[in-house]
Order: sequence, then C-alpha cells, then structure tokens
Amino acid sequence: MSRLITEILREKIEEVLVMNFPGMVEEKEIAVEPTREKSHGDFATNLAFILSRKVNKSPREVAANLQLSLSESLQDFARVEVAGGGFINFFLEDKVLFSFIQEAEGEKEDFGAINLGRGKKTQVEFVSVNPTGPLHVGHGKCAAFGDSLSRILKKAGFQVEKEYYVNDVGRQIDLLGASLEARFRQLLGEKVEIPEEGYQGEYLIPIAEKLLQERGREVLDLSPPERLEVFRNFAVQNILDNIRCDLDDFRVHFDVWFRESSLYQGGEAEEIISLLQERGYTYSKDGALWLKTSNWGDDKDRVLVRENGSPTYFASDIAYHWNKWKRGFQLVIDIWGADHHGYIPRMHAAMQALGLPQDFLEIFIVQFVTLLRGGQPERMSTRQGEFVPLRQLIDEVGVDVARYYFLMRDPATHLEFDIEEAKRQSMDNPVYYIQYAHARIASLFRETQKRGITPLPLTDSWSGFPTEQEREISKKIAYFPEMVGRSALSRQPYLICNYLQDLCGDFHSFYNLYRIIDEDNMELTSFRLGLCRAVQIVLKNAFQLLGISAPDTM
RNA sequence: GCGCCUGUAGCUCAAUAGGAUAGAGCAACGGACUUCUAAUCCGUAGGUUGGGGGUUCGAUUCCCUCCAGGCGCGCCA
Repeated sequence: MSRLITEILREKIEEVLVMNFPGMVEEKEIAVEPTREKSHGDFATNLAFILSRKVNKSPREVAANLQLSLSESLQDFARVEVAGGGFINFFLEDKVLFSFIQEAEGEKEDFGAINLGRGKKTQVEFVSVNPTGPLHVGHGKCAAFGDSLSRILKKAGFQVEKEYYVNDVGRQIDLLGASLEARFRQLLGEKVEIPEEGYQGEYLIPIAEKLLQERGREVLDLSPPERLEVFRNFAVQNILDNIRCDLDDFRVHFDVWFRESSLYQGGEAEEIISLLQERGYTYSKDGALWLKTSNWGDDKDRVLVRENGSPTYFASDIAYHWNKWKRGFQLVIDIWGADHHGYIPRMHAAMQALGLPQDFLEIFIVQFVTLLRGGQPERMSTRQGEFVPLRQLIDEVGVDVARYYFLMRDPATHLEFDIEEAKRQSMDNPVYYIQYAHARIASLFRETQKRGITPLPLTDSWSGFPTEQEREISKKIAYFPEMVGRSALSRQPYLICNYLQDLCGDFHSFYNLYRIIDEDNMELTSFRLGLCRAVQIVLKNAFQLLGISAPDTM
C-alpha cells in the first residue's frame, strides 16, 4: 500500500489546528495541492485564507502564526515557508522523495495501490449495447472509459465488478428477429424486403448463413411464434458473441453479462411495480400507471405500465437497479451514451422513490465521437447500417492508439477522431511518446547487462539528488499514488494520461541532458539507474490502468 | 420552447474540488545524433480564457444574462 504525501501533510496540519484553532475549520475546506512554480515549494495549502475569515485577521498574519508549529510538526519531512498573500508552502526533504523511489522499487506492480475505497462494493456497468448489431466506434469510447475507470477504482481500493446489461427483450428484438428472417429467406432466393424499421446492416447475412447451415430451411416450417423465437434467439446469441469477441480484442472483459429477460423470468419487473405502488408514488391516468418522478426533479411523471398492460423499459430498468442494490452493491456507476442523458433525472428520481441512498447511483454520460475521415465527418447509426465498426478502428490504428485516444480526454466532451490522421501521424502520436519512454528505459537495462554492469543498491548509491531533474522526477514518482486517488475520486482516467505526458516529458528531457551509464562513476550511475527503474515501474503500472501495453522495444 | 454538454494560442486540448506569472502537443521558424533508442530534446513566436455583469483576499473555474455549436425532450429501447 502506497503512502500519500498530501495525507501526511494533512495529518500534520490537523494536529496543529487541534492545538491552536480547535473546531474552527473543517478538513475538507483545506486544500493541500502541488504547486505550479518551483519557488513556491512542492506543495501548498490555502489554510491561512480559510482561517483568516474565521479569526478576522489577515491571511498573511495567520500564516505567520502557524509557521512555527507547522515547522516543528513537519520536522524531517518538509520545510515550511509563508509566501504571497498568505500561502503556506511546503518544501519536501530530499530524503522523503528518495524514499518513494525505494518504495516503487520494493512494491513493483503494487506501487500506487491505495486504500481510498476501503473495499467498497462497487459495480461499473457500461457498453450495454443492444444486441442488434456490432459495436461501433462510439461504443469503443464507452468501453475504454468504463474499463479503465474500473481498473483505477480497483487500484484505489474499491472492490469492483464490471457488468454488461443485455437488452434482450422488446420490440427491437422482435424487429431483429424479423430482419434475420428476411435475410434467411433472401438466401433461399425469396424476394423479401427487410422490415422498414428493421436492421439493414449486412452483418446479419453471415448469421443467416450460419443458421441455414445449422438448422436448414425447415426452420421456416415452424409455427410463426416458434419461428420468431428461433430467429430472435439466434440473432441475439450470435451478435452477442461477436460483441464479446470485439471487446476481448479491445482488452475489455466483463465479470457479469446480465440479461433483461431474467428480470421478467424472475418476476422482478412486476415486483418492482408493486413495491413502488406500496410506497405510494404511483397513480393511474389514461389507463396507464405512472411514477411521480417529478417529485424528485424530473420534468414530468413517467409511465411504468402502458395502457396495454405491458411494463415500459423504464420499469424494467428500475427493477434492474433494484436488483443491483439487492446484490449488495454500495456504489453503482452507470456509463451511458449521450443520447440517453434525458433519462438521467427519471432514473435518479426512481432511486429516491425506492428510498436508496443519494450516492448509490452515479451516471456518467459519454459524448459522441465525431469520426473524421479525411476531414469528412461520418455519422454512426446502427439502424441505417452505415457505421464504422470498432473492429475496423482496431484493425486500422491498433488497440493502444484507440484506447489512448478515447481515454486522454474527459468523456463528457466531444471527441474528434480522424482515422486517417491517427494512422498518418502515428509517429508523433501521444501514446508512442509515453511508450517510448518505457522502451528507452528497458533498453538502458539491456545495455547495462550487455556491459556486465551491476548497479549498487539504491541506498548505497544515494547522496542527495545530483541535479534538479532527478529531484523533479522523484517528485512525480512520489505523486503517482496521489494521481490514482484523484483519478478514482473524480472518476477521470484522463488525469492519468496527463500525468504520464508530464512524467515522460521530464524523463525524455533528463535522458537527453545526461548520460545515464557512466562506468567511471558507479555511484551516480547506480542512482540514476535506480531512478529509471522506478520510472519504469510507474509507467508500467499506469499503462496497466489504461489498458495499453508497455513495450520493451519500439 | 425546455433540459444537459461544450466554448481557452491558427488546430487539438491542459490548468489537479476558487489559488500565486493560463500551460503542452501539432502546425511555423532556428538548433542538437561517430557515444545508453532522434518515435527524443533545446530554443523562438503565438492569448481581451466567446461577449457583458456579479460573488471575494483571489475567477478559465461559481452565479446571472446574451451569443455560437452538439445532443436530448415517446405509453421506443
């Protein structure tokens, strides 16, 4: 388990506060963050600004008063200075930073693991694409985000399960079955059209061929309900297999595939409706049953049971989330495509109606990918059959590039992804920039091995940081566990990407500035190799969080 | 019409729960490989943070308003 520098600083600040200003400031009001400017030290706190309001003194004065006790309390850890209008700056002791290099070396793949989540039972549900067609590029963005977020939460001490919700009932599935039947008949030479609202994509043709091969044309002799059932199931199963295969190749693996139909088979869809009725949040109007979602901020109330007696998708979705709750999850994270954002208020309202804790459900919206090809935007719609499959993107640019492009930005923002450009500029692609750092370090160790150099143990090779560059890099290493925490808390994998660009920038500069292997100075060489080793460990661990590979050669 | 997201350098984006002098990459220009991987590095240039108000020690960040773009507003899923 890794230590967090800001945690340590906070503890010390707390101690000083209890002594000097008991009960005056809440801990969450206090910010302890890295500084941007070197002259401001390594970390800084706004403590004095917060306190000044309460004690009616200038921030500068408050800071000056605190300086002495903070200095004493942080002895051997950091030097304390007051600057600006009242900032309190911390200058970490070099040996504290050095200890993190040792820690990385010692913990290896566990370096960066923290206990922020305290084993909280968490579910991340994502992708959950209707099994009516192949995954396209937009789904890839959801997949990369959900998967990476899960990995980060795990690293931060949450107990995480990844789930895919399969919408295998309803009109769309009937249409899918009918579309497959049309393709099937076309194979047999019949002149039939695919239903107007059906699925026109050619991906159903091989599935129809497979069905013909397995079951023969006798399928058509079945009674209409039986026949539809066969086509439906066959289509769903095969499309799901394809989806699973695409996801596998994209390095996304789900723990649970949950079928919507199981909610109906288990009677849970009906159950949830009675439950909501009992709680008194429903009413009948126009022959339908409504849930009073407007009680909790939705624009209007929503239908649970249609006039014709069948439950809506909304009803089964509530049942699904109730099921998650019953499975014991304390935190559920849903990742949805942007076209579902109008659905969020009613879902939160439903959770309230069920009396679930406010923070039980978190919903994240992933904005669409604007896919460009030579500057021309491409629309993605499963129904029209004109889409760019995720498979094609993987084949064209590779998994590492695709995942990284999706992850390097806040998923809530629109992403422009020009396939041609990603291919053409693949040489100065950001993902290669960071992987190159890893490969360079690997190469260093191949070189030392070739020359028969055995570095001294880290402790024996260290006598302070040779230059500012090594200190800066150590600081970034020491900050990695912190990044894991920030990224987990804010549910933002892209913070890891920014961090990596930063760390690798420092490393590449360092590498160009100094010769690392110098056989005439084994002490210095050993320290620098140790530092590189720690960088490599951090890179490898961070890449793992993003699901990209850590190449030894490029 | 209502709701959500977005607006920062020519382009793509940062700015770490309101922090100190708004930073990177690409594109442009000028430099660095007989020595550990030049997929790299160093330097130059580039800004009224969409406009206008407000909140306070401090605003790219929060609030109001206007402008521009994207998405959504079914007893579809």
